[in-house]
Amino acid sequence: MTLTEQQLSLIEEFGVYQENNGFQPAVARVMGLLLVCDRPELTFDEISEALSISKSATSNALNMLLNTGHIEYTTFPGDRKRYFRIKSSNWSEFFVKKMDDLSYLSTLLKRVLDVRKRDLPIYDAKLNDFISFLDYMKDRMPSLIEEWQKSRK
Amino acid sequence: MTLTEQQLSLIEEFGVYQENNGFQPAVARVMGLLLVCDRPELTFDEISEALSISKSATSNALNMLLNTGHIEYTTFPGDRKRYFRIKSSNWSEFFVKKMDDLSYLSTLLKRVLDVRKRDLPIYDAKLNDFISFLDYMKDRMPSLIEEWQKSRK
DNA sequence: TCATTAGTTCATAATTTACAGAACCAAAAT
DNA sequence: ATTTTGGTTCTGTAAATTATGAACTAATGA
Repeated sequence: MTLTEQQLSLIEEFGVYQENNGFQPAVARVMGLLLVCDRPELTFDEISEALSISKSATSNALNMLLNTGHIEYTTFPGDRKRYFRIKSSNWSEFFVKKMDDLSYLSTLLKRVLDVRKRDLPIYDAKLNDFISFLDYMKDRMPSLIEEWQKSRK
Repeated sequence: MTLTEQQLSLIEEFGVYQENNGFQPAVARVMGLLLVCDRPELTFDEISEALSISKSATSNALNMLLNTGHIEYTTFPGDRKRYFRIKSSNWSEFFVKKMDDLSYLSTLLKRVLDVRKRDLPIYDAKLNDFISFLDYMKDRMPSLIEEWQKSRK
């Protein structure tokens, strides 16, 4: 498990990106490693070593990622080790989650409009616009995905 | 500046939402307050009082939000106070930023493909799919926004 | 049966964050 | 001239986060 300079710095960059998405540093690095390394699957010890993190940090990170469905593992007969890899189906889930987030925001903002009482309707106009936009995006998303699939064939 | 129970709990809920978007708790609450309160603009002291946060926390939060372009203020002749409000243009910027994020992710993942060398091309297929999808979304976004605008008229 | 492997769990240390409180400052009011 | 207003900046710290290392465990192997 040797990594080039490029790979190491890409792991860091991806790590920081995922920290901004709310992952713990070590967890984000493990994702980065599994994404960037040449081999599609790595063992517990390889991960721990490659990132120079303790066994407990490795254990914590892997279980975190297993629980949230970001990684999975396979085993091989006569080999007690688990081989961890990024769950590739998760890419589409990533996008679905972003859309769910927008959907939640939309309902939140609708409740804001219900609760606050501004004296002039003009104060609500922009917010109404944005809500309408969010809802439009949400509605159009399935057909967009469909279009993309067609465009690939 | 009195707030109903509903308003207070909605400020909290919006606050938690924005904490998940990487804002500090107090900063997120200030956004929530300016969004949810009946009056479209509030002063420094009103914000500090309504949220029961110190002057320093208020100052920090307001400057944070001013710098990131999330709020703005007006003043009135003969009144030294500043009146802070949510920058309404920022709703569209919010969405643009989400798209920029996807765009950054796409380039990051392309670099991953450049850097890692997996022995079988099948290992790159899913990632290529996702990149293609992200790029498709980015490309379609302007026309989607246009369509939405037409649909409103 | 004893040692090794592949991890997990726990206590705790190190770092980071987020805020309060007090001192401070410049402009305006008295 | 000095007091008040509308903040800002600095220092300390409580709390939360994140990681470590050591002790532990359950399964396998010798």
